[in-house]
Amino acid sequence: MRQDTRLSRLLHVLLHMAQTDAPMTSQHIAEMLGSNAVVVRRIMAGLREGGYVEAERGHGGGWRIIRRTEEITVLDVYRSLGSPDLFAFGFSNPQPSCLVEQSVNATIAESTETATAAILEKFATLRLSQIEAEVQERMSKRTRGRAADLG
Amino acid sequence: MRQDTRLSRLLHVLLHMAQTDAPMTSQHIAEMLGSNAVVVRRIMAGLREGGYVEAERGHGGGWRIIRRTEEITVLDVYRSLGSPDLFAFGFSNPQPSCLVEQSVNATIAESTETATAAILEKFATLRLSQIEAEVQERMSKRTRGRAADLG
DNA sequence: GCCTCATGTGATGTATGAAATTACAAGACT
DNA sequence: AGTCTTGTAATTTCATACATCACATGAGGC
Repeated sequence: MRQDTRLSRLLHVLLHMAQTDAPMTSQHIAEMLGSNAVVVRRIMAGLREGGYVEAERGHGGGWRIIRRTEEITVLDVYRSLGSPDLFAFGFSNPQPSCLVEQSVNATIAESTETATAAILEKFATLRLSQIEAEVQERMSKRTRGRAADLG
Repeated sequence: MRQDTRLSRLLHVLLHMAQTDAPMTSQHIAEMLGSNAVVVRRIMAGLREGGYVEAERGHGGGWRIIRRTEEITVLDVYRSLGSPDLFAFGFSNPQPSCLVEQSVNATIAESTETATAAILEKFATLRLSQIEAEVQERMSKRTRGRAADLG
């Protein structure tokens, strides 16, 4: 099953954007992610609509974060992606006439709904600032005394 | 994101198999699932190796469940599939050198690991017999007094 | 004004993996 | 022997996340 990596990419981008005041171009972000400028623009569109980032065109333009990292949760970022499916498994048939299949679906749905609620609740408590703090921890642990690799 | 429907299919099959003593052919099962006999054999192989079902060849052959539905949990079935990924999202880069990306991955991993543990625990408590009981409920609620559609 | 740099977005191409199909070997009953 | 079944490898199909291409639009710099 191929996985959706947009949440991971978006968080990565936002944290880098929070480290600088200068706008970052889609091209620059794409190189950081090992991705493509057009893909970056597309996944940033949701964040722009959510009011978390701004884009400026022309010379010296690019993307800039316009909220403090304390004000952005992982849930906000997830919702900016359009709240994609969290689970990799689903029903073979969403509207089965077979009663057995209906019960199987109901059983699976109950499990996934419980787990979805739990993980979204977790996402709601996770702020970008907390991830930033963890980056600082990693930096002081692993590269104490020399320039850190933030690429 | 395309979803993995094998768990749903397997549970569906097993419950139908539990309703009869006669062996069910892969072809018959495939028609029930709207699938293909070869696909059925493939997903049943894990259950056979787990000791939950048996296959007999030749005339009158087919698949038969060899454990009581009280003795099979959803977790058993999930494991028979090879414990596939539960989550539809993942890391863009599993071994990043970028410290920011490492922290993002760690944050996401913590959330998914917690949720995975919770849902597997739930699967471990769910027995096929409980789904069977729910089928009975649906039958008495929806088709009281006439033959039920178990196709 | 014109050129360059940037975003915005529709259209198309590529890669991946689940599912479906094809093909054939082997076992079991009639 | 002939038919029905499972067991599997090989191949094709199909959905879709991601990449790329093409071009319009907006914002400096000259």
